[in-house]
Amino acid sequence: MRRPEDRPAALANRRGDAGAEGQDLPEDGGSEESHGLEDEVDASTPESRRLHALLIEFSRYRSLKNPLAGICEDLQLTPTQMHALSWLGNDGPVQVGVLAQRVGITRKTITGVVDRLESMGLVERTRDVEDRRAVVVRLTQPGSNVFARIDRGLDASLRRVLDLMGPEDRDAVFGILERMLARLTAEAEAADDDSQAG
Amino acid sequence: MRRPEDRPAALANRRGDAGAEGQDLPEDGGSEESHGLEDEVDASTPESRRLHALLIEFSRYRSLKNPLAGICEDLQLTPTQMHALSWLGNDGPVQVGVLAQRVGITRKTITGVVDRLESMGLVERTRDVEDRRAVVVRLTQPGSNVFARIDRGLDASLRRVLDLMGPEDRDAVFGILERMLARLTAEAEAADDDSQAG
DNA sequence: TATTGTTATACTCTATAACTATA
DNA sequence: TATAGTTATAGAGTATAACAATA
Repeated sequence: MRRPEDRPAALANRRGDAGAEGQDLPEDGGSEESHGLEDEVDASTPESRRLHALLIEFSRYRSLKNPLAGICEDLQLTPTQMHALSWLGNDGPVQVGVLAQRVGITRKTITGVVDRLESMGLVERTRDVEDRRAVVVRLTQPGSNVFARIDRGLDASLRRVLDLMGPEDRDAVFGILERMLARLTAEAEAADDDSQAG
Repeated sequence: MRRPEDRPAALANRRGDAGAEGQDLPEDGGSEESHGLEDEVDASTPESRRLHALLIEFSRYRSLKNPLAGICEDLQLTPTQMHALSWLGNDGPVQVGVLAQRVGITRKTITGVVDRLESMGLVERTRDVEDRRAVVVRLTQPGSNVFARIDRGLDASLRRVLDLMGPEDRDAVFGILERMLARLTAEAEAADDDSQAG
């Protein structure tokens, strides 16, 4: 294992959870190992195929994804920029590297993204007082305003989805999502304990 | 209102048609009108906020989206290229412009994407015999093989999601998705009738 | 005249490699 | 020596504008 810091780093910030994040960003090498694609190639199940088919049908409806694209256009931002602003809005100031992990791009890439957001006046950089190698990014006031618009736009998209469900289905969905999240959290904690203990 | 067709268009198409599609792409102008963001800005509901919060929690778990990125890396393809190959595999040969709509990019952009896929030998272009202005793209045999790998990779991702649910929740989800799809289809047909009748 | 696709241009995203500063 | 971030370079994605061929 080449990057002993990534697991702790991802865990250290924000809230305790988010355990298994980021260690698979193609940061420094490590792209030769297979991702296990071959192993599970034939493990398709009737249910996965059914879900797959359903999702393909959904994706034919542009009206469902347009709202997001509409926000981009309205605000004259790229998807990556919106993504970065969203995380800054949700998590508050973070180190540049952490933001990169959240958005799912490398640290080299995030530099340019933050550069442009900074030149638009939406974010600002400051040195981390505790670790002077690190740079902390945060939303400016204009950035916060833009974040609020993004957030409202996302909310509007979600309402579109919820409107496709009856009240009972909506309740059911919340229950299901919460149980899934609980399982994910449990998995992450188990993996965490595992890596600490063994 | 510069684009009288955008509302119906977004709903009207989908599937065999391809004729009515894509008018909502920012193809020829029309980026000044608001996307209705302002109108629904304050319409946030407790449920949409709850869903929003849940989805943010989910998105903190990189392990859920990684499989997709892993496929990209394994196959040395960009997300857009994978997206295009997916649609070609699912829908068969289509006009270049239709593919652009499926992927969600403009016709100017799809040209370069198809160029690169063609130079990789994954797709081929032929003139449309019925409309000689148009160009039809289709998967080559190597392209079909790559599509099969993409498809299996996606299936693996879906299995990961399904594994987070108990059997009952899984059944419930299928029912909910099918009802949502039915409602979407009904909306689309209603809008279609509407645009034809009045 | 309108539509399909391409070309030319410019900017953003993205990764890799090399570098600086700090730990 | 390792880590955080930037710079330089190169390739891909993306939109806009101008253009060609066809309808």
